[in-house]
Amino acid sequence: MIPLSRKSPVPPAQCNLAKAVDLIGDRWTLLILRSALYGVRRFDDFQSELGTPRTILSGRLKNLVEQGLLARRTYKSEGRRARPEYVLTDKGEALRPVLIALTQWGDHWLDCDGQPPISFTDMQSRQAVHTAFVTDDGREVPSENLRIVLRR
Amino acid sequence: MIPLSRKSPVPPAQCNLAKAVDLIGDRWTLLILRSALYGVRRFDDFQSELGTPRTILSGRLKNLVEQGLLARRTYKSEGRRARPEYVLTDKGEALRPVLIALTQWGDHWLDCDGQPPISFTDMQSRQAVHTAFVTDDGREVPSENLRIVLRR
DNA sequence: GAGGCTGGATTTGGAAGGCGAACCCATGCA
DNA sequence: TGCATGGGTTCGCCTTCCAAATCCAGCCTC
Repeated sequence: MIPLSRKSPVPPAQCNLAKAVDLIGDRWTLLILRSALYGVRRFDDFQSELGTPRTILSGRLKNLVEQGLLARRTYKSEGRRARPEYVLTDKGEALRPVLIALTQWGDHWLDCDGQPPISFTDMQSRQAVHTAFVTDDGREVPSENLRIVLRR
Repeated sequence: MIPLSRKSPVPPAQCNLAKAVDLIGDRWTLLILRSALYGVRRFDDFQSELGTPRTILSGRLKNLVEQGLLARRTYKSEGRRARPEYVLTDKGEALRPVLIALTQWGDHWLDCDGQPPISFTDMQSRQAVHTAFVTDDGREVPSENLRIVLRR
């Protein structure tokens, strides 16, 4: 149980979580990022997979490019016109832990079937992998043992 | 670089990330969960910290209660009326890794100041903590070594 | 060259939700 | 009784979402 506080240690306007939420905290953006994380790049592929209205998709892709999470590149297949594709940048790809953590939260709390539709393993050891808190020397820390530190 | 794919390995409708996004993937809900994570519980505290219009706040709190992420309880101070408070449930609190991962993403990519406003340490060793992928035997796995496994 | 297809982008009008202001009602105290 | 507090609701305006329609450019075929 989290102790009562009348307000957060840092006001939302100064919190990087709140800034991130302003950037990606809408449903379509999150779904687009998810598809991008699994390799989807083309406008019509995003569109057919997600069912996003085209105005929305166009606008969100544009915003994600402006904010540096996606890069817009042109590619061209033989005999076809040049088309854009949208590829995650390092900045965008760095959201992978967030999206996977959210996937695993959903696995646990939203879906009571035995095995989740998508899970993640270590490529080398084949062991299942979960998101966790880790110290710099590699030790896992339970969530309840976390302590908040404020900037001086 | 993520290899091109025309569609995700699992369609969004069957993906627990997409289900989670339907539940919490809006700006106000995420900000409310953030404040709740830091201990805010009362309607007027959420309201004054976040500046949420009261209709929105009331509706979102109600939805989060219905979905089991917050519990609505009544408390009463001496000489005051009974008031509701909204406390994270286990289900809600289990979103902590997601929100902290997003905070740390924001620290790195949205804020160029040296030290983030909020950081996290291990209560015992005082060491800084970050979100990571970990195998069941406790070894950290770099993001690039993750492999996707689909349900049979 | 014309026509058709593909594929991103834009326009349009209605629906839905956000938002600020006002209002409501219940509780407790002076 | 009147006032303050505090959660909730209503209302009208504004913004965004959404589906449908339209536009435009590149490429191929006839």
